[in-house]
Amino acid sequence: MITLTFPDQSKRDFKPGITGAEVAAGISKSLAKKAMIVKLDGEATDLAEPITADAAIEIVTRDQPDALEIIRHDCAHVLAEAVQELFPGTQVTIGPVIENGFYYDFARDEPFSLDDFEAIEAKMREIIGRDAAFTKTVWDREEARRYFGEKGEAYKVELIDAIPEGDEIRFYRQGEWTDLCRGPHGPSTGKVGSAFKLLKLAGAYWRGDSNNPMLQRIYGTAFAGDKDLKAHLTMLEEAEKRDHRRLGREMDLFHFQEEAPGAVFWHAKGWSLFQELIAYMRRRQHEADFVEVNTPDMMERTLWEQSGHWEKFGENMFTTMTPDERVHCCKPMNCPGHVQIFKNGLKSYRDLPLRVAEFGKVHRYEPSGALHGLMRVRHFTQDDAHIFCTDDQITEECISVNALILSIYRDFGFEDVKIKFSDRPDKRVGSDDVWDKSEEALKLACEAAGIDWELNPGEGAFYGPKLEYVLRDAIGRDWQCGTLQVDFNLPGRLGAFYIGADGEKHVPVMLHRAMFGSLERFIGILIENHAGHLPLWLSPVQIVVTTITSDADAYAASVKARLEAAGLRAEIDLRNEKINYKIREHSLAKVPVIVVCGKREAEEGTVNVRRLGSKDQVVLPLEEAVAAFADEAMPPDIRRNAGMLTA
RNA sequence: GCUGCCGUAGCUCAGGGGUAGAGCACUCCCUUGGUAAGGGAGAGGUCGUGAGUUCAAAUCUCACCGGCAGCACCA
Repeated sequence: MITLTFPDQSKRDFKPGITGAEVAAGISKSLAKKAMIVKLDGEATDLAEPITADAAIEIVTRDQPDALEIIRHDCAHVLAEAVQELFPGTQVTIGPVIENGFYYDFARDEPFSLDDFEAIEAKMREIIGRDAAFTKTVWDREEARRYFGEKGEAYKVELIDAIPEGDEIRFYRQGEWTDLCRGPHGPSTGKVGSAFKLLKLAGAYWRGDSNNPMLQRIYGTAFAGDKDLKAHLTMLEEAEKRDHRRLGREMDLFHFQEEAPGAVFWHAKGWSLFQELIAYMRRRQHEADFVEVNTPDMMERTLWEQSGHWEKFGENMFTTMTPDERVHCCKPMNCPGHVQIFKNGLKSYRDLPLRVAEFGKVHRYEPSGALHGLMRVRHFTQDDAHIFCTDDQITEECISVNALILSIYRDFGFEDVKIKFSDRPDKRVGSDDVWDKSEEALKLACEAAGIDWELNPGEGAFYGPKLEYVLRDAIGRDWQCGTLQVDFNLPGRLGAFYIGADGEKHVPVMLHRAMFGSLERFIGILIENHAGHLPLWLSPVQIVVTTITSDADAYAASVKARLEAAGLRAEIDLRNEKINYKIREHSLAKVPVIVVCGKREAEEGTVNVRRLGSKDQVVLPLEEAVAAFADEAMPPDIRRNAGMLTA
């Protein structure tokens, strides 16, 4: 007998070899009907799998969150079968579940078209309607190779060859169709249900390698019920509305144009936001004992050769040919410039740590396909800094940079920050000893700072390991913002040294750090995060003063002047338009506060305040309103410091 | 860079081998209206660029440029 422990901690004995399906059926008919998989000691397993040992058991039903992955995976198999039925000769490759859905990669000479989706979905419904059981079999390697080899499935053969010796080679059959798959799967295709949809079509390299052929990827999603699917599709539509490219236009913040791909034309309002961020960062950096510098936008190629950038990134650098025939490069990084400042004049260990910051505009010839609004541009501004320090100072510096970054994100409303640890890449400078040392140093610092990181293997910079601080956009795409890198390589390559207490020359360690990362990208994320409803302190136009009729023009002008005198960014709208029209227009432009001045307000010395996103009107004495706005518009760091003074 | 799709007025889009359309925005006139579109008139485009096919190209073909969705890349 084996003993199974149920989620309520009750235990029951069963004959070895009993299946999850049988256990479920023994509990109730409805449970057996709803069951998708069974979890044994937390591990998802097919319902048809014989249970041979004691375990904690949980029957996962279709409506449980854990079943979603199974529904989607089943749906991917159904998609693959549908495609092969409709388009003979198409090879199947892989079809995993991803966040919010699944995809399946196909190899076919003819491209699929979005118009094919209707037919594919219809065929999928047909296959789901057949309700064929998913049955698992384990095949011998040769048998498996032969099966797919005869079918002309070259990619599957390659996958089989890649399965490590000793691992089971599992197949799942649904009706007449069979796929190589680790599983688990639900009991039958019918359990996929009707709440699925094919979403998009894209190319994707076989095994994620751009040297390999490109496959055609069909993305889809599936949910337990139609309501969930509909909610998800609505969410996608809503996300589209908060796309920063669209809001940037609607809010008159910036634009792009053909002559300068990947370069931002910042309009007055967008630039106001940009400058507000820089002003904020200057204050934070100053508090943290960084000094601000500025280095040349172009420097001779020789410097970049020395640093190693030319070798690794020369293809992606903007260069110019000047009459003197020296090749200059637009800086793609600020680090070599900062090293030059460090090198200028003899440095002592007493000068360390030296924290050098710059709002440096860097230029990188990014691949055309990478460009994406403000998120990925070819010309962007980093809040870059380099900390020159001794080995002993690394940990402490990393701890305070980490704390500073997280504190800054908190000020902007980002509490949930993913941190990735990227270690040595294949293409790198420096010996393995040095890499061992730098990775160890960064890991130690993470531990000391209590950082919860996720490994990003092989994704470090060519000169050192790094932490990446990742924020998420409106539709769930992750973007790297801040970074912290430990570099034992560049200072030496560029000939930086300081005189130690022992009177000898030593090469400093350089920590690279950016907090916003790219001002452009950070603004894109801010816009999307707030759906354009920026907090008052960041809003380019904080207040629009407007009138009902021209009777109050003079009063409105005096209100605007009063607001400006209080340091607020106010505009006035005296146009001969109905108040409805003006409210609508300024609301669409996402102005956070509309102050209406009519005859009544002019007589009483009050203002009528309407906040973005609300229909409520509040009448306040002018001075009271000014004080409230001025308080609300105070940047969070200044508010904090003011609080410390009074506390 | 790769795969697929797209490029018509400032914006959203319709049209489609016989030399261009709508709504909104814009300009002017009327309207002075208490919180998300008052009315009327007008102006605005060599249909992304360049070649080719054709009696005729915005429409068909090719190349290039740019954009979108992914993939790859991201110092």
